[in-house]
Amino acid sequence: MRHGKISNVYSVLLNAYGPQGWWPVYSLRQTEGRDERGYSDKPPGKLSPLSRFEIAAGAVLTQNTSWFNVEKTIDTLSRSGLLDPVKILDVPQSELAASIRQSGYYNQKARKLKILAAFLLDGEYLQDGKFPDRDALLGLWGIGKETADSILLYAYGVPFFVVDTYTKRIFNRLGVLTGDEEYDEIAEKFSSCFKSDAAVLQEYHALIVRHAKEQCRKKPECNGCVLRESCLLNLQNNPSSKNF
DNA sequence: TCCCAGGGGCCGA
DNA sequence: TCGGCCCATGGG
Repeated sequence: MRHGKISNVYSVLLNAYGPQGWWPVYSLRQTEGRDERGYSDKPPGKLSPLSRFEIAAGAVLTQNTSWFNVEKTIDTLSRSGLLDPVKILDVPQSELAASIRQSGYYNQKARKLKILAAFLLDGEYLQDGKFPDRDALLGLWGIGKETADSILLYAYGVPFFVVDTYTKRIFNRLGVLTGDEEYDEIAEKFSSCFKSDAAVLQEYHALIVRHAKEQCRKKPECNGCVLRESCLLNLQNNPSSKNF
């Protein structure tokens, strides 16, 4: 049963790294008494509309881009007063593109941010107690499954598991996945394992990112890896495994 | 200089 | 359906 391994890996990673406290929210960094990294200690349902929008925007900005660069962009946006869906709709797209330049793909991402801002404002999805339908998010240009699930999970606390390259890489190497599974199939494996507990799904994805950055890189650093013993990489008998 | 980074859209076979 | 290409900056 794969569920056993999935929950076991969660325990191992949580024990090794501790709670990750995702998602860092810039606006909270400015608040007295808050962790200086801006990690939210509030459940997503209690986030302010602007914090919620910041998470959604961050999910777009980090597409195929390191969070380090995204943070600088969010900082730039905030300083110029653009970390606000109304302002994003007001400003010319070329100007928005220039201000998010550091996070790459700036022309595409400027268009995506405008589309997303309009959608969230029109549906009043930044207000408390209301969150967008997944299919509606997926219908937006520039929002794929990973981005939609990141927004739903971290901005709204809706229990969707976020499947990214890191997830595929780690669990292919562990032999839990083969590399042929569809996105939704992988997401279902994880979310059903934790009875769709949003807090755990948030934590697990964060731990996966941490582990992929520190150990399970594209070129793996197996020394000191807490999953080393259970990893198929050690057995060298997994020729069919796809490399992510 | 080269590789990599928390994807997604589009197009042709 | 699936592979290949495009988008693009910045750090190691």
